[in-house]
Amino acid sequence: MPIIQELLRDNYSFEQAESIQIKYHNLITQALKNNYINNFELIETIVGVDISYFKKGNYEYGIACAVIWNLNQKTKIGHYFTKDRINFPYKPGFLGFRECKMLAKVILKIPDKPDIIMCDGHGKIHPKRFGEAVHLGYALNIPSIGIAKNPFIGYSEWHKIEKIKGKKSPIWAEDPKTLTEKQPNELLGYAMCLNDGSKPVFISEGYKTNLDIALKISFYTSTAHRQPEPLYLANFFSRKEVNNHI
DNA sequence: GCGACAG
DNA sequence: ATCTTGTCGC
Repeated sequence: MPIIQELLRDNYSFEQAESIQIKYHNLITQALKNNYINNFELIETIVGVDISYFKKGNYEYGIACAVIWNLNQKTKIGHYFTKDRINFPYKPGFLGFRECKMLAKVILKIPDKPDIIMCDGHGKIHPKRFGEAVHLGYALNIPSIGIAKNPFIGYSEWHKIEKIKGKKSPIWAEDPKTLTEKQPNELLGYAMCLNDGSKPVFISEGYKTNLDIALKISFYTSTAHRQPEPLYLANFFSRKEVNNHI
């Protein structure tokens, strides 16, 4: 499947952006799930992506970093940067339209296509089930997962999680307290602690992945920080690159 | 209607 | 996200 340019433009109105989220979410719902990643053992390389921002004159710019990570060796293989002007304003629910254009650009610099994208933002935990991780994975046709540092929608007892690596709590679309046993609910993701002593992060599936895979990858790429190492490093390098640039 | 709201 | 002073803990 080719790259979907419609998902990589950043000059939509909020109304147009929302209808695109609905359109592609509907397509995901209709899609066959037999080409999803469902075997953790087959994942070799992960790319963690993040953007740091700065202002110059009246304009806002971002520097994106993509960190390539080998899952088995637990090592960084390399990293890439790209710089661009930011056009789309920040608005909760529309982060993908602000960041995916540049994130796609930096990912396409990687010589060997990574098996999975790790995003600093939500995936399915989104009003239209189309958070940045879903958005980016769909645009590039690469499986993806979302790992955010703050909650967005949904109900969970994340504040009760012990700060012990692996401890987790589900995030539901509806408040379980207001539902009876047999009423349906939707599991959006999990809040999980990835390092002893750290606050939890908010993990959800992106594109062509399931929640189980998202949790396993998050767990096994975490070593010394609150976030998985590929995201921690992408944030560290992009921040450093901004500081060097000014 | 009002406030909250990923990065 | 970014800016930014003081403060707490390892």
